[in-house]
Amino acid sequence: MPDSAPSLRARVRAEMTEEIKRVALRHLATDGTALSLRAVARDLGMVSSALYRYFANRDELLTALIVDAYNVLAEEVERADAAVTDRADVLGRWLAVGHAIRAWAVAKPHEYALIYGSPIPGYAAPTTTIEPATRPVLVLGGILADARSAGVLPEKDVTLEGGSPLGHKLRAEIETVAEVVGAEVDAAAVARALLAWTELFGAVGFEVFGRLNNVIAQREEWFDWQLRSMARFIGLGNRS
Amino acid sequence: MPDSAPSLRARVRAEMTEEIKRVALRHLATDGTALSLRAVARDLGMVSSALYRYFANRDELLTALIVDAYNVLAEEVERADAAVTDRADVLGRWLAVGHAIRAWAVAKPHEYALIYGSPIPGYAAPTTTIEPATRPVLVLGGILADARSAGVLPEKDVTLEGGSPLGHKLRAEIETVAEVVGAEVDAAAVARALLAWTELFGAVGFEVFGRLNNVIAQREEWFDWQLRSMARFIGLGNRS
DNA sequence: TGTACATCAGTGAACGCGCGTTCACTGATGTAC
DNA sequence: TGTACATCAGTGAACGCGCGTTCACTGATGTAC
Repeated sequence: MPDSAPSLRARVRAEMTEEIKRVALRHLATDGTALSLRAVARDLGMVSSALYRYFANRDELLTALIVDAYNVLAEEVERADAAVTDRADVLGRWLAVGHAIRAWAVAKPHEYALIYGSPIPGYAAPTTTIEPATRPVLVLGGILADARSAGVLPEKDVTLEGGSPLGHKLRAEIETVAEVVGAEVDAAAVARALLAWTELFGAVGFEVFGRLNNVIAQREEWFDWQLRSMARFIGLGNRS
Repeated sequence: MPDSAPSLRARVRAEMTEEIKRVALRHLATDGTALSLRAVARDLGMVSSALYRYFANRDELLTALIVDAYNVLAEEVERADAAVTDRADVLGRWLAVGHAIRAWAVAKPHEYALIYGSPIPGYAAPTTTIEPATRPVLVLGGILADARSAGVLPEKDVTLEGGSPLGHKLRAEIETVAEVVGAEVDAAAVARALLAWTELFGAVGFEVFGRLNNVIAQREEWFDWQLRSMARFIGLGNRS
């Protein structure tokens, strides 16, 4: 029997693990992060102790959900970026990425809250969550780098530097971000991109957490307007 | 006995109500929104049923905490704005307001999470929370209005309108916001201010919810840079 | 191909704990005359 | 100023429920020879 054919047991185990996470995700919607193992087990028609064959404890299940959520989001984002065939169309890529993030968050508000909402009381995310959490930002880094090599970004930052320069410690931190993200771009450009990224998640958070209720109903359009404004701010303008 | 001297009973009741909220707030830090009435009562040296003399149920206590949090934040914001003696210094006022919000959020992260974080599962905020929640935005409206009358804001919005116009439905919604907020300013200017506001809370959320951990340590400076960038975006530039 | 042993998914009972809310009660404070 | 009655804060027991985790177990699947 070749390695590529896992045993029945292994296959069933993998399926069961997925099934547990699926059900747990459903419970997230009603219970929030006060997720109950017993309730999940009940829904699965199992006894609660059976779950311990799959996850050492409640926190480990939560971690699995968090890692999955980050990875699903990352895949959506990467797919949206990759779908823009004209790679030099950095504005189009930024818009595609932004709308993909929003669409995912609106469709799965509880998963959004799980990873971008209030910290879970009594839960400390293990370091395994860092890598998947970084993936979406890497996509932004790629867009920035391509914008720079396409000559879209302003070469030297005159506008903003003039207004508010970055202190040298802060500048160093932002340069580190640039390195991690793989964008060979000056600190000011990265700072602007980080601000745009912050705004993007600010906008998504406002919508998903209900702060737009009874204020703005044209949500996709409002989001799009914000994305375009931030694109201009970053320097990803249309090369008309 | 004049009306201005409430009975002993009334005074004690008011103090006790405050005391309960204070203790509940402390519990918010450890338990999050899974706040336990029994635990609060225990801390107060009372029996849990005694709390029902003060709050009809758990949700009502939560509502009281939420309303208080909004009001405290609103007072900080209003005070920060009022402290800028040169009322025409709209940039200074924007910076003061922004830093006040951040300082409050960083000092009381759990209160911040309570009102700007993930929705509480199974809890629906009553309409009484709307008014206090609006107060901080009103301050921004005042700054905008003063900026317009001081001639700081660009009169007609050429820059952004050119890039991305607002659809008429969205424009109408934003004009409604302008009315509520009391700023007689064109829709595009209000849209920019709303975006800046969104960014402000995006930035505060990123910091309070830990997304800046291991990325940026110079937090106040980074926040200040973002505030200044957004001020320029709104049109609250220095009238150097 | 068949047997002996090891692995491991799921069971069911139990431990020790916590929760929100109701209810009849006691005793102190407040009020009307 | 004193008495009679009403208000109401806090008690303690109870209801009915839920939770995470451990543990000895059964029985099916997998593995080595």
